[in-house]
Amino acid sequence: MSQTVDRALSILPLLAEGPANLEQVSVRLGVHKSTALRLLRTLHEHGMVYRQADQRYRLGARLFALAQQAVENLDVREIAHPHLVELNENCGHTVHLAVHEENEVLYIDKVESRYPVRMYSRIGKPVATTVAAVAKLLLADLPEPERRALAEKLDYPRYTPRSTPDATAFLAELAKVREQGWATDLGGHEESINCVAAPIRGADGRVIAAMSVSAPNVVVTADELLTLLPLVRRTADAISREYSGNGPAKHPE
Amino acid sequence: MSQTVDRALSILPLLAEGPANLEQVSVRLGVHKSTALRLLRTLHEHGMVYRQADQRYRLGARLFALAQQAVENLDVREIAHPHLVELNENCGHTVHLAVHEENEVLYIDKVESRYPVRMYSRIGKPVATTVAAVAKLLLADLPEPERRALAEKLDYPRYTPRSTPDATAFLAELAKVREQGWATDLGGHEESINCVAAPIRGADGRVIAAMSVSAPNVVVTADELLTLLPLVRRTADAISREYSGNGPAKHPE
DNA sequence: ACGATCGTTGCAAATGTTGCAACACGACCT
DNA sequence: AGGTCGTGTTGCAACATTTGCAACGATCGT
Repeated sequence: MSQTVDRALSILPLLAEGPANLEQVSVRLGVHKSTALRLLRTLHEHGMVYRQADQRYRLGARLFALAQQAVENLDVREIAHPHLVELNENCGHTVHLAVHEENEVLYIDKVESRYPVRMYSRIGKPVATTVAAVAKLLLADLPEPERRALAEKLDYPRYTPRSTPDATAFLAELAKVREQGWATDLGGHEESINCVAAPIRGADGRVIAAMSVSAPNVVVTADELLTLLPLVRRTADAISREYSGNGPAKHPE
Repeated sequence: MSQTVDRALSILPLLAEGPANLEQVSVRLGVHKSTALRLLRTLHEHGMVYRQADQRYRLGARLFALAQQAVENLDVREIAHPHLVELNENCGHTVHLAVHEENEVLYIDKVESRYPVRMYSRIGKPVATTVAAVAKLLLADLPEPERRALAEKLDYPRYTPRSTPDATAFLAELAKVREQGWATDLGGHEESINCVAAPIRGADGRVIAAMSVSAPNVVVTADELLTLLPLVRRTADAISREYSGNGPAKHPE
């Protein structure tokens, strides 16, 4: 849309291949040397390119600084929220978002069910680590030794007959969850409540958060809830993509 | 030099602070909404910015990819990293690696302290040039006229009573550092934080990077930290040797 | 249903960008 | 030295690109 900016930005991937001098840049851009010079000067002033001792240009450190600052300010919650709302509008059930922090798993966002019968939970409150579907996903992604150490440190309360009984069972469950890429909690915490959950991954593929849909079985049976799995996974994937800055282009052309 | 590109690039640091909508961008740029829209579109086409579900803009994936390539070109980092880790394993404190570029000194790598009390710093962020130990080493190696010119252009913020007060004091400190081949920062930036640093040299003997060990004095006193100096210098020398292709033979023949 | 807020589009004016040609500088060769 | 090649740099005039405007649309909340 903007020719000048378009040309300037085209220089960056070109330099990413390796240092280049003015002539080479102008030729590959298809513009006059003087034009390339002025574009490079502007990029230089912004620290996006750097001029090395032999006068050739390479990518500058400011690029690195920007990226670093951006990831620090990234907030999963902010990005995920609209997606959670959309999912809730589609299925009507309670939607949760959780992260792993300091050996606890915490809900950091929630969209309430639109059915009259709701499950109890509170944002900011630690979840039942050994049974919650989101906890399984978050812990399943830990490095093996850490995962094992944590599993052995945990208590395994018998909330219901279907609760995870001990560390061995928990580790087996984590392995399964890690393999299949999603998790459930079928009455492990409250007899009558089921959840399905899917992981949200950062640009490097590591699980940074997990989301779930929960419903009491007076509203839908476990089987019915499971039919929502593809939708939940699609939503989680969309959040992952957006979080890593790879979402579908939304600009009308 | 190029107004259009200049404006477009100014959008990036602005978005690095966090997502912003069209209106906010146009106001902070001081241009009309339609102008900002077109610039953002162009950035968008190049993947430098991304539009999230709520229509606000943030930095895009291409920027991260470029940043990645930019640091890969800084190959000191690759070579140094294992040494930094080893040093951290030996002493437990925060270890930094920094380079000088375009009149700024930037951290390009960091290994976190294993003590609970940590100092704050960020990779990619410019350091406090007038007080940081690594900055002293990098600037001390500049040719005399450049060094003087730079020293006189700098601001000398009084972070603490022990901060470098003015250009004269700074140049004297640089001379000392150049002479002794190592540098310290004893509470010059944060009252309670001390650093010792050593230079990494290329094959021609010029300082190409600097590394430091930092610790708050609630963990170790300045005197105790100074006992680490020989270790820091040995590590820096090892990196220098490896960088200039003189490292310890990895495949003894 | 209405007003408010924010994003989007077409257009005409003019500002900013472009390519040119000439110059500057250094390296290299005869 | 002088000359030539290869590059980077600058001033300028022509004009293409960008700009701000104003009007339109979409969405939201009361």
